This record gives sequence, structure tokens and C-alpha cells, in this order.
Amino acid sequence: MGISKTEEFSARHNRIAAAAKALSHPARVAILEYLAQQNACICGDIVNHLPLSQATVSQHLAELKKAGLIKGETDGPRVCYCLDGKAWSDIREFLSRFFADVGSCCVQKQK
Amino acid sequence: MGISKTEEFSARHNRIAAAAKALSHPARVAILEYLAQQNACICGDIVNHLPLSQATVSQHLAELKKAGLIKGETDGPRVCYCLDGKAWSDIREFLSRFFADVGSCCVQKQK
DNA sequence: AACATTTATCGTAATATTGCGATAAGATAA
DNA sequence: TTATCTTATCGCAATATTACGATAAATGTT
Repeated sequence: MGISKTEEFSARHNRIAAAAKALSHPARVAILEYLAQQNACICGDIVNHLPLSQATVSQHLAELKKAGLIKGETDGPRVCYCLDGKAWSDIREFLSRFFADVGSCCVQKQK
Repeated sequence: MGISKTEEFSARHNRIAAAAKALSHPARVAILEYLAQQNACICGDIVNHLPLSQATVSQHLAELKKAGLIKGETDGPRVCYCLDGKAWSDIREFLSRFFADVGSCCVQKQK
């Protein structure tokens, strides 16, 4: 992100931005949706499901994990990924609160 | 974003990612919230309200405009920015639909 | 016309992201 | 142990983002 001056902004704004950033790539959106559909979630399945190399998918998974949106549980040689329900509902809540706050403006000024 | 292979993903996934990307920087989150609060929105006010240079703010405004989230209306030498109500409620809708779809998984598997 | 005000754009530097091949690391199977 | 399978990490190249000073462009003022 370049020399991003994140410290200059409020924690809340940074949190919203960080959550949005996790969703800011179609591969990560696809992964989250796939995890939701499958409920199972072996890493290899995700790799096969996406048009990206194993290394790249692993990187996207790491980012989602860093953002707290998913958890990986080791199961033998495999890793089973799953949404983190708590973090997910947190993000969902403060994003929708943000939408509610912001959405109440200006709208009436437009046809 | 590097050599992003966006064409390989569905239009819907790309749309969600693009919307999230618009919100993925705290400055842009702060701008949107400020626009909502003020309802007015002269560019210079936004610049004064943020810890960034005029050039940088202008760049963030351009990104928000490109994403369709705001509109700028020229008023003499000034520009009056405002949320684009239609685009905003669109984004709000398909983001919350995404959250609804995805949120229904895995949650019960966690304590 | 000359000047001031406001905003956009250009050019550039620093850093981040994306993608992948190669390879390491870990677990299981033979 | 050796081989295999699965996933993570390293190293690199290509591109994108962030930030800002300088300057252009547009408007209004004197």
C-alpha cells in the first residue's frame, strides 16, 4: 500500500478498511463463498476450484487468515480451512453499521 | 495490483471485490463517512479534514468516483462532492447479500 | 489583463500486491 | 528409510497503490 499513513486515521476506519481489503480480490471472495458452500474445505479442493497456482492460492489463504476471516486446522498432511464464525459476524456487523450510517445521507438529493 | 487475473473470475466476484477495494483504505472510508455527515461536501473541506495533502485527497476522490460511489458537481472554482445514492445502495445490497450467503456456513461448527 | 483560489494532473519515489516456479517442511505410506 | 502427497514459503518479475511537490487548468476577483 505504498507509504500508507494508517496511523493518522481512527482505529474504526482502519478496521473497516482492513476488512474491506480482505475482500478486495475476486480470488478471496471466491474462496470465502466456496468455503461457505462446501462447509468442508480441504485446501487442495480450493486450489482445484480456482484458476490460480497452488502457491498463489496459499498466499490468498494466508491473507484471509491474517485478516481473521478463516481458520486452518491441520488434518494429517492436509489442512482443513473454514470460516471463522466469530470474526465473520464481527466484520459483518461493523460493515453493515457503516453502511447504515453512511447510507442515510444525500440519497434524497438525487432523483 | 500486480498481474491480477481478474478475467478468470465471475463478474459477480469481481464486482464485490471492486466495491471492497473502494473501501480498502481508511482515507476513503473517512471521506465517505464525512460526506454522509456533512451532506454538503466541498472538496477543500475534505482536504482540511484529512491528514493528507491536497493531491493525495484528490486521488482518493478520483478512485471513489471511478468506483461510482460519489459524484462531483462543479460549482464555480469549487467542486461539491456527494455520495451517489443509487450506486451506494446497489453496493450495499450485493455486499449484504454476499454476507448473508456466506454467513450461513460453518458458524455452528465453532464454539 | 493580472492575480488569487480551487481542484486535477504529472512526475517520481517508496512500498505493496499479485502471480508463479522452485523448493522446503510436514505427514503418511511403502 | 525412502518415497509420496500436501501445503507453506522463498525468490523473483510485473504491476498497482500511496503519497507528495510542482504545475496545469478552470474559475472568479480586482
